[in-house]
Amino acid sequence: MSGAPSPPAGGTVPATWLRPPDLATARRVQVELAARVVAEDALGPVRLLGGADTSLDRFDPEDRIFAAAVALDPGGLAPVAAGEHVARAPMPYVPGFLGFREVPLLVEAWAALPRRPDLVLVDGHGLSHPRGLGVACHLGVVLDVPTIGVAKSRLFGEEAGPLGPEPGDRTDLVWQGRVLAAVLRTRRRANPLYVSVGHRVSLDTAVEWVLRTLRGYRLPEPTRQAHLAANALRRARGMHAPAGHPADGAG
DNA sequence: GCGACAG
DNA sequence: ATCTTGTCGC
Repeated sequence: MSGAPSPPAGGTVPATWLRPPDLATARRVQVELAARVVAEDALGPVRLLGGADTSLDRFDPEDRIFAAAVALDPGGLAPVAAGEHVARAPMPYVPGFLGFREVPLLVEAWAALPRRPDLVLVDGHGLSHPRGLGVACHLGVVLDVPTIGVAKSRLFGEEAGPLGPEPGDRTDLVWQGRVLAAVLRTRRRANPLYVSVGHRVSLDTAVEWVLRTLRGYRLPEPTRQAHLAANALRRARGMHAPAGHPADGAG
């Protein structure tokens, strides 16, 4: 007998979830979507891993964002497919509202994948966000897919204690007694990563997957490959008009 | 008022 | 986010 809206049926979600008219509305949407985040393991066997990231040129007159969603084999971690999407930035970058800038494009890149990953590592925070809706949670709820937030710097909260130097060493990122994320060392002498719950994954499972997909670099393969794909896309479809000089003999 | 502030 | 080759260190 519940009149409450049921979870989105994989595809059509309210327009405001992706394109709110203003920041005040965006903030309300974040609080609303944060209530839909599932911070426990609610995922099946991971037969295909996913990675998501975007790239951009600060001086692009068209203000475009280049998004990439990659699929990797969970075993060898080799990329097996990629989905891409390019479009004008939905809104300017505002700390705390990254989801409204990247998720609309990531959804398109995701749709362009020939196969759908069972778990996605997203470049950016998940629950370690002032309203509990970092880009990883945002994408996870919109797609209703298990996601993990993998950020390279802090946005919200504070380290609970010192961090060891060995890969695998970790400390908690906390806020008012609550654990928001794991500050995880993934490589010696490299700044730590902030691993958090995105959607339908527990924090422990999130950390497990990040450690399990490390290959000697600071970033886990899913996120690293997505980053490379997004950059390649930008350099291919970005840098147009070489602005050659009239005196040049090249056509 | 001041500092902080994912990508 | 991105600009950028070589270079110093583990």
